[in-house]
Amino acid sequence: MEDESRLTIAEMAATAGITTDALRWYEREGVLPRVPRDASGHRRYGPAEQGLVALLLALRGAGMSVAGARSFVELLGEGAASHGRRISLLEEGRDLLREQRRRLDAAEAALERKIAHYELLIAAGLDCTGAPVPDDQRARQSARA
Amino acid sequence: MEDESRLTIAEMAATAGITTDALRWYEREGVLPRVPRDASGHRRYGPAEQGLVALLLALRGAGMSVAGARSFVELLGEGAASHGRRISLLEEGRDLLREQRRRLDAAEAALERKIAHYELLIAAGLDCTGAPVPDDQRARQSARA
DNA sequence: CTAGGAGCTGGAGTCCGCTCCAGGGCAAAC
DNA sequence: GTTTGCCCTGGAGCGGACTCCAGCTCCTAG
Repeated sequence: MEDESRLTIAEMAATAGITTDALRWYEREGVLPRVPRDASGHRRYGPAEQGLVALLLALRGAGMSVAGARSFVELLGEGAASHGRRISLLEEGRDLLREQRRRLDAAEAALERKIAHYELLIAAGLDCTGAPVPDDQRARQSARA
Repeated sequence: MEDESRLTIAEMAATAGITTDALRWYEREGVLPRVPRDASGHRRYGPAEQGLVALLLALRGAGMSVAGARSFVELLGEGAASHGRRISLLEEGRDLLREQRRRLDAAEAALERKIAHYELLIAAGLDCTGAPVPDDQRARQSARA
């Protein structure tokens, strides 16, 4: 009765898009709680663990540090009494993401401006200083190779 | 005639919100091009350098690696002939940012779901397994300390 | 004229987040 | 029964991005 939903570490790693070493490391560091083992001591990732791994990767992918992510997981292991604190922490995390998004927007805006700037220069046949580019360089200027 | 717009390294660092060491390091690593110096060999950050520092920090803040940022700055030093390539690279950077934003959105959605989940459990007075929480623990459950 | 403060250079040190073994167990396949 | 393959643990190693420091120069104030 090989339960399909209880993945081996290799399957979990493939699903999550990380290495088995990273999964073991997360566990050693207390970022993931101790993962259940099968009869011969091998890790088995059930639905709960899979959800945790997914949440962890979402947080990491959004720029949260491993230490930050660990705080979440610690709280998640504390039972019903901590639901209130959990929400606080989750909201904190969400605010962090929003902050991150603001920086992303700023960076994107800066890039858009640069792009527009260069497109304008090319269209006008000018270099960065405003001087005209000699005709024989116009082709090279817009080359995208 | 102390030109206000040509900042010392300490002023530049304060403005950018990083350390002087980081600024020198960026330069050593070729992430910023050689910054102009005053008569006694001290760095002076003019408007162009300030813009570069700002762009660099925007890119870094949005998750681009230092190596990635360096490519930009290298191109920016190449003159009019590279405008086309510059645009390609900038667009690549922008795509990277958009990718980053997708991950951010995913993480935020995951968090929102968790928050909603816990709020629901608290409202219903249930623990994670769906079992009711004893009345004498209800207060603790929603405590946010 | 000397004491203090800001900068300079080059190199060593640090922290984070994995990544890579070495040495060994267990189970099915040949 | 041994080879193959997946997994285990614990520890060393590594790349990225700074950070810290020693030893020096230069200017300015007292």
